[in-house]
Amino acid sequence: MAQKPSIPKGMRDFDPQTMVKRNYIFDTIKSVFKRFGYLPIETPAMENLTTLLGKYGEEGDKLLFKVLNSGDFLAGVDTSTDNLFAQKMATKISEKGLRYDLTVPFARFVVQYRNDIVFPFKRYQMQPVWRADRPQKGRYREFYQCDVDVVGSDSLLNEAELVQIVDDVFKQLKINVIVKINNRKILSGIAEYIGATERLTDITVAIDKLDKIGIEAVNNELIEKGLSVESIDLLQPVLFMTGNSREKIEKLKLLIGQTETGLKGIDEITILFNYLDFFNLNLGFELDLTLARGLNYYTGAIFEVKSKDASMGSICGGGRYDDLTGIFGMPGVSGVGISFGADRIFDVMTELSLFPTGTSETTLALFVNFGKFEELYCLPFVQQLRDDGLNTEIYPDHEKMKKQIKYADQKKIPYVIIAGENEIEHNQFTIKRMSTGEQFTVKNTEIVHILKELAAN
RNA sequence: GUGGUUGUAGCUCAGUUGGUUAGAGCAUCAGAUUGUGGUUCUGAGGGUCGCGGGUUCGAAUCCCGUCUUCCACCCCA
Repeated sequence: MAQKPSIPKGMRDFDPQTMVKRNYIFDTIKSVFKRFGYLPIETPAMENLTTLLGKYGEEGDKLLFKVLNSGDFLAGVDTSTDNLFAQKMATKISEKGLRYDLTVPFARFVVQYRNDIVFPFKRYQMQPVWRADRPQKGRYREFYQCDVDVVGSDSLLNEAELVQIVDDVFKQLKINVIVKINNRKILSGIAEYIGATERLTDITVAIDKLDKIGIEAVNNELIEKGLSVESIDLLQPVLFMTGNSREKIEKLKLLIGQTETGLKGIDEITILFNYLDFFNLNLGFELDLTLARGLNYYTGAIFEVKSKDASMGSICGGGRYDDLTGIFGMPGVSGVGISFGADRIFDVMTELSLFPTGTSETTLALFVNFGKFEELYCLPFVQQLRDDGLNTEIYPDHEKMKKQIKYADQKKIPYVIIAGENEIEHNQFTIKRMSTGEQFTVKNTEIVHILKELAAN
């Protein structure tokens, strides 16, 4: 057991059965992305640490996987004791890191290839990301994000389109979801209204917990953070706000309508809701003022998608970022995007048993191998079937038929093709239907045609 | 990063107050059946009890450390 191989904490292997299901999710998401006119890109697993650091807040920096420099990573580094602080050392012995999400690498990509890109640029990207978080339910250290983003367009139609994409994807995957929508400008407006503009982060983080810890605890936390009693008093009507999304928007207008950013946020969200009401959507959507999202770079709309039926955090999230490319020296380009968490979607679908049973990824027919001579008789037909798009295999070894049929059974291959002395003599094949056990003999020239018909049913 | 939890065969788990050679079911492989699977019967292989150290005449069992698992916090997909 000591020598038993293993993989790093929080990372996983996937067996074929799991991969078939995972691919079902990826294929579904990808097909929707394509249908809305998005194009694929990929970026490397590693980015320069300078690209990554400082983009996800203090917490994010801690969760970055840093990669040790190649060769003698201590060469030329001052290792005297007063320099031996992890943070100080990190940037000296490591200049690369595994990507933490797909949005920041994408922003880097846009800046780097700005002259080759046609704006508005609509791209999708489905790749793994890595976070050095403690693993727990729905949280892995390596997981796939499926991102769609539009950069170079301020239009709120983009936000609306992202919700349509979410609707489309989860309609196909048969997951009942609700989209929670908020706007960073509204949150800013609230902060300004209560006279604590510069405390926006503290306020949003505290508000975010409202559902979880209750209003009293939120207020206590705000006091601890040093917010004045007057500010907290002013905040109460916001926290206690009731009614549907439209009613909340009206109430908000009275409270924060005087602040410039607040009003802008209200306008934006009103326009977005107008679009969404106009669409014929399956999913539910609502204004959720407690939705803050930790990522530092969001400036406008914020989205979060949750399954209505599963006990899982958000399975999808995103928002509008006005200046992400500015960090890389290309100001004035606004982007908006959303990210599907494939692994969490997988967990939700597993919990709710939503995976379809029949998949087209298995083999349709297996040729039994009776030996070298019989093999040669079969091989041309194996190739013909494959040329005609039918998933076909021939058992590679001359084993007992029992074993070969058992192989087909376990792999859930529906048809087994048998050709021994008798069949070969008469230019025939015996087809065995595994589900019923029945067998019938056909002319070898008809095997492709017949299997095609069987496959269609 | 903080707190808790878990680890015995490929999988799911037994294993008495520390006491000989650590068990079961399922799975695997072989045979019953040298051209027929999912049922049955027979047999076989498979474990330094996560790893390292300690206590003890003796440790899967007790203690410490470490890794891993799962959970909560933090944060998030």
